[in-house]
Amino acid sequence: MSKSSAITYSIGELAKEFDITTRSIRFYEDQQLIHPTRKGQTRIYNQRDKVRLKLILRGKRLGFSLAETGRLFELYDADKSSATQLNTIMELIAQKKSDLSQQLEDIKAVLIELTGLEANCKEALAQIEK
Amino acid sequence: MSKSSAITYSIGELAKEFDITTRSIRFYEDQQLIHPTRKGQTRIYNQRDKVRLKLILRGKRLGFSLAETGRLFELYDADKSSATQLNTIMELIAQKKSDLSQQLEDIKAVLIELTGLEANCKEALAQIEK
DNA sequence: CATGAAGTTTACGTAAACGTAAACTTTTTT
DNA sequence: AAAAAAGTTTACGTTTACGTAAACTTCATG
Repeated sequence: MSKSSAITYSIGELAKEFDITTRSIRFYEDQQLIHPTRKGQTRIYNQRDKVRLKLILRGKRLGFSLAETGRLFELYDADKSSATQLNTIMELIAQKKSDLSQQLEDIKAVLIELTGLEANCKEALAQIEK
Repeated sequence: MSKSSAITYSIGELAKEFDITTRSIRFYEDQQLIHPTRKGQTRIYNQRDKVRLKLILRGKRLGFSLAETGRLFELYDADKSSATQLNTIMELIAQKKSDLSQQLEDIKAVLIELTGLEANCKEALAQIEK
């Protein structure tokens, strides 16, 4: 059972939806992060491409380079039939998880500091307005 | 009451401690993020400079540009005597907090996905080894 | 049918964050 | 004092992630 006539998107639709330029989308393709099909010259994006775009943008917000995001995609797509392969993958996952946990801590710390600074400002403001 | 003979550091010490190059440290100075004093030609870093370096590196881990980190420093140093100034600062803080909260969510999402993928791999491995 | 909107390729430009190197001075160590 | 280690300035090079532009094709439509 295969799906027929699935939902597709044009480059312009995606650009608008994600608020990025078409140039960016083509660039991601150039970097092998997405692989739209073609209808003649025109690029046709499917659901999978759209999801990947979303992941790319989330990666960007986290400071991932496109290459890094690409490596994550590889992890998802990787051939899971070899035990040594699997172990390699799991090491990479563990490393990424560790990095992200560090980031999580960093963010929490900054949030705390900013909240402190905010309180500080509020106080100063109260003083001025008294 | 002022402190005398405070602890200072050489550029090499800091480079080693933070595992970055001296080039980077000079670059941060060039970008006005730190302001070491001089003893003749040689740069002398104090405790404050060291803390800032740490903050710069944490910012980098969070994907902050140097300019952004610089703006955060300005928030800390800002003149808190003007009410309009204070309000501007608090807006910036609120914006940053909002951005960071988004990042926090992003990270949590990726961590969950990675954990899922990890479980997925473990299962595949178990299958192979049976 | 022409015209405007959307798409395409090709290619050069740019900003950020350093790397690398040259050429020199200062400081420390032997 | 000679050599090694650490520091300095100046300047060009590099990578990443697109921006911008030119010049062209395809498609919808008034």
